Amino acid sequence: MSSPPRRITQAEVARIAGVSQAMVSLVLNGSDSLRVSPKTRNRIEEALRSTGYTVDIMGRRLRGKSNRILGVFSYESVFPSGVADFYRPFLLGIEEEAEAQGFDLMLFISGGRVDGRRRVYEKGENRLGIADGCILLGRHTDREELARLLDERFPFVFIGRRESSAGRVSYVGADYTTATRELYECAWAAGHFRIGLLSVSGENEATIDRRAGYLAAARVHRRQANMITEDDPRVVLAQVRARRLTALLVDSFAMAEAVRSSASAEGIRVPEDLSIAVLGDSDPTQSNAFSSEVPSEVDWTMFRIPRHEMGTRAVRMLTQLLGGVTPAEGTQLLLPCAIAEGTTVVAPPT
Amino acid sequence: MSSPPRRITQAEVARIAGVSQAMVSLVLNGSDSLRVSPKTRNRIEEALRSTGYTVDIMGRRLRGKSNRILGVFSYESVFPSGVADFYRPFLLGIEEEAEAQGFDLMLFISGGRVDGRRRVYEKGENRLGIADGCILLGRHTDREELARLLDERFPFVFIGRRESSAGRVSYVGADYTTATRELYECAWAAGHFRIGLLSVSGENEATIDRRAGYLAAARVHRRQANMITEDDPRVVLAQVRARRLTALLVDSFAMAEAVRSSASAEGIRVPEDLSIAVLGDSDPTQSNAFSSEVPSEVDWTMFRIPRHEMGTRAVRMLTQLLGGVTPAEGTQLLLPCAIAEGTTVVAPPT
DNA sequence: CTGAAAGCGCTTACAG
DNA sequence: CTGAAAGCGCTTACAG
Repeated sequence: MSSPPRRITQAEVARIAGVSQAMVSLVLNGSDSLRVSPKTRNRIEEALRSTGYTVDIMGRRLRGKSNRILGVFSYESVFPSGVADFYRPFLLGIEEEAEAQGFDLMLFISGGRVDGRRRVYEKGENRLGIADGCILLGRHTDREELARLLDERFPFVFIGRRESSAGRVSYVGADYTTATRELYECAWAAGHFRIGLLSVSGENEATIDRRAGYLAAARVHRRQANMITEDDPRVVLAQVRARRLTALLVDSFAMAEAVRSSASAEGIRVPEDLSIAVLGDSDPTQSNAFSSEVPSEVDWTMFRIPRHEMGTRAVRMLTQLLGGVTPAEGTQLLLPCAIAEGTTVVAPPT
Repeated sequence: MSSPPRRITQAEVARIAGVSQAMVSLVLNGSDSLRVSPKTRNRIEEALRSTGYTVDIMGRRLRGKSNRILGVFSYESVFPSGVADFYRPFLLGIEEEAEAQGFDLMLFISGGRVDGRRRVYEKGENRLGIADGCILLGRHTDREELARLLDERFPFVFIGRRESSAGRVSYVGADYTTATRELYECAWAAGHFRIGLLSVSGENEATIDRRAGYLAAARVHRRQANMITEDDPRVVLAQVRARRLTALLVDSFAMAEAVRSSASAEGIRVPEDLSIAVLGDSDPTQSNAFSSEVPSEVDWTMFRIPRHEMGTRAVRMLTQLLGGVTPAEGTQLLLPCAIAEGTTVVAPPT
């Protein structure tokens, strides 16, 4: 069994050409091309050709310190097989911008899982450091890990707003607060006075922001807040009836579908009897993510999360951080969500 | 303007712990753990923790050690936005198996593009070496790059059969030849005697294999070969009429749709007047890739490419290669494609 | 114009 | 048990 033939190095090329290794490097990185005599240059180039030399990027990058690698860490699978394919638009944007900026992408998936979720720190070690910096995403966040990451001053940018008591988190999020307020206004303009908010996700930033938007809008119109946190659509409908709500803002696409189908089973028509607006979904014009999500015959009134742009902006923020530049727009960015005027918010029943 | 965050080196950790840099390395790669005194080890581990040190893979790799990183290189975008989303099932399989084996994934996307395609070698430089080995995929392959890759003896596995004059390529492909033969038999069993093959892709291995399967089946039944290579569906139909074909094997889903709609425009019904079988598509039971591809009302008779499994098997092959193990099943693997008996192949018109 | 040398961060024999 | 040193392949000042 023969040992694998070694890779050609500059030193070997130099030996063949009868020059020093440094001269080979000079010819390869010929910015100061003037300084190599044509004769020597020819000899070296001939040796380069005959050996089929290719630069070993390891040596080059070690010398230059930056690996030009961006990490991507998500608490769930990166290439999801689920119907909702939540991540794809983000990843699309990340890939696009990383490619444009000449970075490779490192997907951290090796860590093993605890409770089905990945972890940054595996037996006390942060694997992310392999990359120059890292984009983090995932609906589930580990507060402790986040704090530790900040402590270590490892450069990272979160996709989605994140707060930590340990310091200032860099993020690119979507402005749920404003968008929720706008949907409230939308319902209000249609004539609704009793507008409820249905939250299904937990106590995370996304839920908090939507709630804040809802409360702000209710305050403006001097209306009482009607917030429901309930998983069972039939119970939701009972609450809707009990509170005599005519419009509902729902923070999940799937829940909106569930409420609608439960309602229809109970003879409540959407939107004639109950208007519903969905608090967020992907922009189908920016990617095909929408088409791969739960197919719906309903043209929902909702706002769109600019996932693709969030990906590109996060990469741009990170590379600026890596370059020692403080981004002009700051390191906490909330992108606006466009309102999609669907058909599920109409005038309330008289 | 803040300076770019410096990365911690072993030397700095050593300084803090008051030991030599080599001791830090020893603690990190603690195989011979016996040789470091508990006291020193503790001091070093404390310094490691407080600095948040992580190894620089370039240094490690330059020194010749593995990083447990698998590269993924594709000639097109990894996270595609196109409707067909061809890659996702592969990537799903790759991610799944890499995670199971404790490897991270390095996506090589930084190279810049020539004619819209990525390149392994960018001005003579091979970036893949950062990874321990690499999975290559992409419908477009560069013959020269493939040869060069073989020359360098860099460990890689192709997804899809690839041949090179420069040596033996490791691959995990789909057995198009057998599957095409089976679809021919399918049409034959339905009563067809004049079965044509419509190829739209170029002169690549996938096309060659399908053609081989078709020719083999025709030979068995002593029928003449009727091969069409044509992009315009109307011209295809003219040929079908001219050759009096009653069944068509089509190597592209999109082309099958196009022929069918052209046919319907000309009053030719599929399958009553013309049976059509599609040579290959994803298995929807293994991923949701199918749902995000061209939506079709037709339940095509076709075979399914086991993309997900191709991904997992490719990773397994590669890690075995990296471990110095010759895979029992060899390094050139063709996976069987399941036939999906749809509704587009029926008895020919009498 | 060219060579010798330093050093990027790391691992691994080799001495003490 | 620990430190000093060599060397992986490369780029870049620095001397000649």
